[in-house]
Amino acid sequence: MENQAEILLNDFNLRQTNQRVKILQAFLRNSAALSHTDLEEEFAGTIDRATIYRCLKQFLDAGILHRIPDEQFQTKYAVCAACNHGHHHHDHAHFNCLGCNETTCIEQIAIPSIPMPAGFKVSEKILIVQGYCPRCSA
Amino acid sequence: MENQAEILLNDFNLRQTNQRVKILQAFLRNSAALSHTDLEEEFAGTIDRATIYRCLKQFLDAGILHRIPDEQFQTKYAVCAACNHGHHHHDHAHFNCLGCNETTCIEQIAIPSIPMPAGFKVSEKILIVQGYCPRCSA
DNA sequence: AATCAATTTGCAACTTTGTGGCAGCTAATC
DNA sequence: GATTAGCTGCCACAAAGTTGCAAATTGATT
Repeated sequence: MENQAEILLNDFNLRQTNQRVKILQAFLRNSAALSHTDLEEEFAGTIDRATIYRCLKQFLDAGILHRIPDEQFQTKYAVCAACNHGHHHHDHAHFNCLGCNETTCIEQIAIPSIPMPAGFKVSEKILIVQGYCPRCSA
Repeated sequence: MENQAEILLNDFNLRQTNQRVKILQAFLRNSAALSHTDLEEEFAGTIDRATIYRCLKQFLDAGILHRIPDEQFQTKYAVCAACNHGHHHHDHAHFNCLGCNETTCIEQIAIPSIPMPAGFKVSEKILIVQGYCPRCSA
C-alpha cells in the first residue's frame, strides 16, 4: 500500500522520487518544523544539499509546506494538517520554544484580525509566539 | 549642538565613534527598517562590513534597535520611537510591503493577547503583516 | 519490457550572510 | 598630552542558499 508521502506527492502532481518521498516522510513523522540543516543532517551521505533545497522549494510552491522563521530568523518548514488538501489557511500562529528551539504550529489559534491604518492592503499575517513549551518550562 | 544620534549613543553609554554615529543617523532619517545590505551599500568604501555587523549587534544588545524578519526572512533592523528611552515594548506589529519590500513599525497596533494552550510560557510575540502599503496598493 | 522525452539528481563552483582573530587606531579619562 | 580600554579594518572562515551541467530516473508510449 502507498504511504502518506506518496499519496501527497500524487495529490499535488509531483513526481514520485525516492528523495522526495524520504523528505516528505521526515516531515510527516515529525510534529515540529524542520530546517534545511535538520534534513541535511538526517540525510547526510544520502541526499544532496542542493536536492534538499530544490525539493523544499517545490513543496513550498506546491503548497505542501509552509515556511516559518525561528527565533534566529532561520527558515523552518512544516506541513500543517489544515493545508493538506488544497485549501491553505496559513493564518495560524507558530510557537517557538527558546529552550529546545522547536517550532510548532498552533493550529488551534487563529490570528486575531488586525485593525490596520487606512490604505494598507493585508494579504498575510505571520504570528510567532516565543517562550517555553510545556516540556522546557517545567 | 549634538545631533540625535550622538545623544542616543550617550544615553545608552556607548562610545561615540564616527561609524556608529553615521549608522545611527541612517536609521534616524529613515522610517523604514534597514537590512545589513542596505547599510553596506550606503557606506560602501566608508565603513567595513564587519564593523556594520558589530555595530548592529551592539545596538541590539543596548536596546536601541530591534530585529524584524522581512518577507524573505532576511533580518532587518529598526529603531522604534517607543523604545528610545529605556522602556522597550517591542510588542508592536510590523508591516511588510510586498511591493516595495519596505518594513515599517506599526506602533499604533498592539499585538492582541494570544490565548495559548496550558503549559506554554510566552515571552515575546512577533507579528508581521504582509501586503501592500498605501503607496504600492494604489 | 524497451524506448524516449521530460524531470530530477549529484557534483562542483559560486554568492550571500554572518563570525572571529588580530594589529593598529581612536575615544574617553586622567 | 599620555594612557588604555575599546573600536575599526582587514583577512580568513563558516553557514546558508543558488546555479550550470552531465548523468540518472520517472512516467508515458509503444
